[in-house]
Amino acid sequence: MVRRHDPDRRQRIIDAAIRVVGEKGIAGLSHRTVAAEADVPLGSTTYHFATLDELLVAALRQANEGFAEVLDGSGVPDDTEGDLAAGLARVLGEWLGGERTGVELEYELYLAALRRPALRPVAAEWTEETARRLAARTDPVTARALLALMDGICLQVLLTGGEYDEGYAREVLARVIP
Amino acid sequence: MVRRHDPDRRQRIIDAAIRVVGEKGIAGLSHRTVAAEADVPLGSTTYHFATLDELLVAALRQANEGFAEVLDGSGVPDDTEGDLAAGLARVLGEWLGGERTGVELEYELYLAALRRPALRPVAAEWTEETARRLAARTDPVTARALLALMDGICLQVLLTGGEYDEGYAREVLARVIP
DNA sequence: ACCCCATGTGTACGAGCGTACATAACGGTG
DNA sequence: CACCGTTATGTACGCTCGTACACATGGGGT
Repeated sequence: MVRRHDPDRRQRIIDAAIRVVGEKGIAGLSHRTVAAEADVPLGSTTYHFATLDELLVAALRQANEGFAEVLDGSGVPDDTEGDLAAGLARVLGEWLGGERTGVELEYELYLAALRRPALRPVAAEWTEETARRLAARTDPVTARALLALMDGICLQVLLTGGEYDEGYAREVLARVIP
Repeated sequence: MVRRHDPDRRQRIIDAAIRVVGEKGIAGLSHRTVAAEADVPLGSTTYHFATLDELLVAALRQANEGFAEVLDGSGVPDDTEGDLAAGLARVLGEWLGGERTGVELEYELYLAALRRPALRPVAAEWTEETARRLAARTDPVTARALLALMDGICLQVLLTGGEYDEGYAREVLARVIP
C-alpha cells in the first residue's frame, strides 16, 4: 500500500470506526480493527487517535449529527401546528423501525458515556442541543422531560427486545406536555 | 491454595464479578480478573461459568434484586396514600445520591443488554416486575411510562454528569399520572 | 529552492485474553 | 467401603491487544 498524502485520512478512520462499532460493538473496537476496516496501516490509526477514547469522541459526535438530521428531516420542528407528541412518536417509530444496526450503534456510543468520562461532554452537548430544539415547541422543562421519556421508551424497546408501540408512545408523551 | 470442597464458591465468584464491574466496568471483566478478585484459580471461574455472558446474567440478576430491595425499603409501594410522583422522585434521589459506584454498576449491567442478547430476558424480567409493582399504585400503562421516564431521567444525570433535580423529577413524573 | 515538520509506514515487544485439557480430590450413593 | 460423577486445580497454546519506535516521505512556509 502506497497511499502517501491522503488528505481526509482522518475522516475515513472515523467512518471506519463507526462501521466497526455498528457491526461488532464497542467491545470489538480496537486500533487494529479500525485500521483494517479503513484499509490503512496500524500506525496510521494510532497517529491520528492516540487513544480509543479520542476515536469514540469523534465517532459519537458524528453519530449525533446523523441523528440530528433524522430529526430535522422528519419535519417535527417545522410542523408548528401539528400534534407534537404524535410527531415525536412517529419519528421514534421511523428511527426504531429502520436499520437496527444504526440505532444500536448510536445508542451504544451514547450510553458509553456512563463509564467513559471523555464522552460525557459530547453526550451533554447532544442532550442540551436537542432539548433546545424541542423547547422551541414547548418550554425548557417539558423539552427535557420529553427527551427523558423518549430515551426511556427507546431503552425499554432495545434492552428487552420488545416491540415499539407508537400509540402508547404518543399517549404518554402527550401527558407530559402541559 | 488448597481450598477443596468450597461450597458457595459459585456465589463468591458472582460477588467478585459484581465488584470487578463496579470498579473497572464490564470492559475490565475477564475470567482472570474475577478469579483474582474471588481468590480462586482461573479454572474455577471457567468451570462454573463457561462464558462471560453466563456470569453477567448471574450478576445482573443479583444486582436487580439489590435494587428491588432499595425500592421496597423506601416504602414507596406501601405508601398508598402519599404522592406517588414525590415518592418515586425521592427514591431516585436517594439512589443517585448514594454510592455512585453501585449506581453505575447496576446501570451498566442493565444497559449491556443492548449488545448482549443473553441479558435481554433478564432486563425484560426486571422491567416487567418493576412495572407490575408500580401498576399496583396506578395502571399498567402509567406504570410503564413512569418507569421509562425514571430511566430517562437517570440516564441524563449519569451520562451528562449533571445534577439530579428532585423537584423537576417530581413535577414531570406527576404529569404522566393521569 | 530548500528545509523542516506533520504525516505515513512497518515491525517488534510484553501483557492479557479465552480456551482446552490432564490430573486430583471430594463426597454422596449403592 | 468402593465407586463414580461433580468440583477443583494448574498449565499451556494461540491469539489480539496497546504501545513504542525507527524510518520514509512530501508539501508548505521562508
